[in-house]
Amino acid sequence: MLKEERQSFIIKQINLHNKVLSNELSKKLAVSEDTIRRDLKELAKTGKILKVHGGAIGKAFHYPYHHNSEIYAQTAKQIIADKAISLLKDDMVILTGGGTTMIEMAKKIPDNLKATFFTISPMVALTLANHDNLTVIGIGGELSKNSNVFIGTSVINQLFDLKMDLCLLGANGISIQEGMTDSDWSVVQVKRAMIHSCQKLAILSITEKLNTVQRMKVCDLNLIDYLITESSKEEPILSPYQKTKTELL
Amino acid sequence: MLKEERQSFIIKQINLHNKVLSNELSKKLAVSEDTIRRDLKELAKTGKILKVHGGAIGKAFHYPYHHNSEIYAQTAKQIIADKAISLLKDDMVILTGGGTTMIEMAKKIPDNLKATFFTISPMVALTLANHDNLTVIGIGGELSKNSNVFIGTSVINQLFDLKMDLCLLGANGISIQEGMTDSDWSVVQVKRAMIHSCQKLAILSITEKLNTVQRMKVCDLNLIDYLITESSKEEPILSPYQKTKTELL
DNA sequence: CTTATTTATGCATGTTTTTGCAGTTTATTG
DNA sequence: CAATAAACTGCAAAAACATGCATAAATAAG
Repeated sequence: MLKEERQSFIIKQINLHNKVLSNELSKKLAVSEDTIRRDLKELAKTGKILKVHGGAIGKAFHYPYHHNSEIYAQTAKQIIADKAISLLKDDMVILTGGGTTMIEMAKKIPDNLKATFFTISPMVALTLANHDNLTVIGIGGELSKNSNVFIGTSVINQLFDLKMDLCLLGANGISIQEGMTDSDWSVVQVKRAMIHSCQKLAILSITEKLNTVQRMKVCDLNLIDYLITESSKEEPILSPYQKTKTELL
Repeated sequence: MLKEERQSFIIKQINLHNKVLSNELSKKLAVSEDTIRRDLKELAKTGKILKVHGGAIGKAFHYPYHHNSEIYAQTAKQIIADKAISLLKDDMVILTGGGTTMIEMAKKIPDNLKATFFTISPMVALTLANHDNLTVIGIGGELSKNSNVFIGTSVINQLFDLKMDLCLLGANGISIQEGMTDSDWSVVQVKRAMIHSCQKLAILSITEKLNTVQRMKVCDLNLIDYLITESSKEEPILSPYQKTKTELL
């Protein structure tokens, strides 16, 4: 068996079960645990998986959401939220994904904005529901345990019939070369469908995630209309993006 | 079991019950209490939980507006939740509505139950997502601001294609004469569709709502297979219902 | 075709991590 | 304050890990 076969098998197992154990893989693939460990190390180095003691887990693994716990990079996400809100106008129809940044934005939406929000995130839906002037529509499907958003063909089919004004998405990886990338296959499928069903696309991402690449491609940079980070346009890290047609906020 | 899995389980338990006990976790996860203590210490160090003598609690516990404290008729709903859970078996496909009682039930579902839940409530969906062995599917639509469940033709259409084992619904009014009644027209439409798409129907209702009638009729009493209240079967208030074909729990 | 070089793998070795246990100290409760 | 439960400390065993090295296969060069 080729090394590449083995490693792609490992990735498949992680996609399927969200984890692998070194000793199990060793038996299943009939190689020594050392070899498995080397495989896992390689895959981890290229960011494909997350190595832990005893095996590995999917990169999409976060600790389950806990409401009042400190949100990572709080202030940055507040700034991003404010910038994103500046894109919202009355009577718009907006589609949003999930993530802590999106929830922060949902909280900060001004009370007088009258708009319609579609969302694949139950948490964002509930947050938006606190605003009297918003119409909130949840797009249902299987709930992803990793990212707490609705995924699957059901979601994609529903999106197919819609054409909205603006898509707000959080990103896991953004780079000039690879565009927007993500680590969870099923989430990528949904994000693609979301992008196709909207006129404009805005990406919300902390600067830290700029110039990082995840395993799966969501879309090219030129599909992104607005790139929203907590940094100001003039920051050197953003200068390569100045040259693209993507507008920086 | 990997350390990361164990810790993720702990967080999920805290999401559900706002606390964990070291000795309980030790039994559930089949590791020593020392190991649990070390886990709690680690999670506490990264600020995810708050370690206390005997276990840990969620960080939200200190805040004045704690969920559990503001639920009306808490203990009654706990009893109802337990009774409802006794109806659930492995491999069942269950459809649920929303409401605080349903969320309490979702929290108390045993960790080893393997089942599929459809729900029109984003909050119930998120709560169920903390159980590793459950598949959770949200049925999307417009989010009702009053009741925080998805409503509308979209929901009804999706339900039309499904045939599930058991429907769990909260009730606003129950009476011998009028059956189940409710006050919100759009919710009534959805409830009717939910009832039609399930083999069996269980109604969760605090005794207080028995013999009350709301403006709009959902269904007759004879459509209800199980009526779940916090009272025992022998209570006089339930005696009229003893004569019907509805089973009392 | 032969030789040299790289690559992949397994094994032996020593190190680190994880876990459970015994003994002691600290905290909680009535 | 006494009884009990939980927490901490140090230690030991097991498992996982890292490293260096030998072997074998694949590849490249002559």
